[in-house]
Amino acid sequence: MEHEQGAVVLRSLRLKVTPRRLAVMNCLGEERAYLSAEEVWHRVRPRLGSIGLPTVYRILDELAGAHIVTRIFRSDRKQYYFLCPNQEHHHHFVCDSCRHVEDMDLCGLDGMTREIVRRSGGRVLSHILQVNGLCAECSKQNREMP
Amino acid sequence: MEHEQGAVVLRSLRLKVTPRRLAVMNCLGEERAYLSAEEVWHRVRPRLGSIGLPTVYRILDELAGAHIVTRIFRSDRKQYYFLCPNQEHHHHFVCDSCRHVEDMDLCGLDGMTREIVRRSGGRVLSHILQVNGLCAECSKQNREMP
DNA sequence: GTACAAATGAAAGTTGTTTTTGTTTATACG
DNA sequence: CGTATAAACAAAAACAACTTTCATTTGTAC
Ligand SMILES: [Zn+2]
Ligand SMILES: [Zn+2]
Ligand SMILES: [Zn+2]
Ligand SMILES: [Zn+2]
Repeated sequence: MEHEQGAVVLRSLRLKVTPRRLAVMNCLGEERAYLSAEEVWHRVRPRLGSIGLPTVYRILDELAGAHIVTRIFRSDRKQYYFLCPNQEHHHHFVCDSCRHVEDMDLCGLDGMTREIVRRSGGRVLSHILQVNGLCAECSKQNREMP
Repeated sequence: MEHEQGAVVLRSLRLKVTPRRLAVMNCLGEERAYLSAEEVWHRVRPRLGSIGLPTVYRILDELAGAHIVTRIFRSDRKQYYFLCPNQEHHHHFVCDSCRHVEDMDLCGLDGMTREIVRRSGGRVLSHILQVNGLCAECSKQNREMP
């Protein structure tokens, strides 16, 4: 994610264009894998001179709330973040070993949503869908979970 | 979940049949909604005289690991648990307002899994799927999130 | 440039969960 | 039944991932 591109995104969210926000977006944008807040912190610190960890948490939260970054679920109940260039509604295939994230273009839940509404009469507001496994490379190397 | 039924489940998991494990299973089995560890703790305490919160966590973890209880995802980073009598592979429709959980009989991810494997060459090991919204009753009452 | 709301850092606080350690209890076996 | 043994448990403290607070700095609109 380029500087000007990040600035456009931030302005569209009515957020001020600050060096920290741009740095966090660039950091995630350079990765094809997910990162924790602390990992983002370590990576952006050198570029900025200094940045507080609470600021990183705040920025990631803003970006996740605006669906610019996606939260990745893991069993260690830490929060992980992934910036996906694809802005269409879709979900992710996540490698348990190397953290690589791939898009699954299909959502496939519209049918299920309709079925729920038809059968139970409730209202569907959101859904969580994430597929876990080993990416092609890790699968070959038969690596185990980190 | 009856006492003997719980005992059978525990024995099949090679776990000792203890009053605390039975109480936790009964507690969740009586609910059609999800509970937090602390909520389970409050509910089983009177029946047992006393039980430590770490014990509740340990038992819930054992049961979740054995797929006897399901973890429910929420945006507060607390863990919630639901004991589902349905032992087939399936997923849940969860009410954001009253915590009611309903089964969705279809998984519908086999096709997507095959597509991932075909396109990326990786290996799929698990998936997370949860639909959130308002159940029929809460939808009528137009309740908001708790 | 100036005003002002928004953003940030540093430190302290919160809280859900886990670890540790010593004691109790379920279960198998004689 | 009694006993041995490993598993389960309580209590307390520890842990770690976040969050809050509040004083200071910095974008942004005019
Ligand atoms: Zn991988
Ligand atoms: Zn979807
Ligand atoms: Zn409901
Ligand atoms: Zn499934």
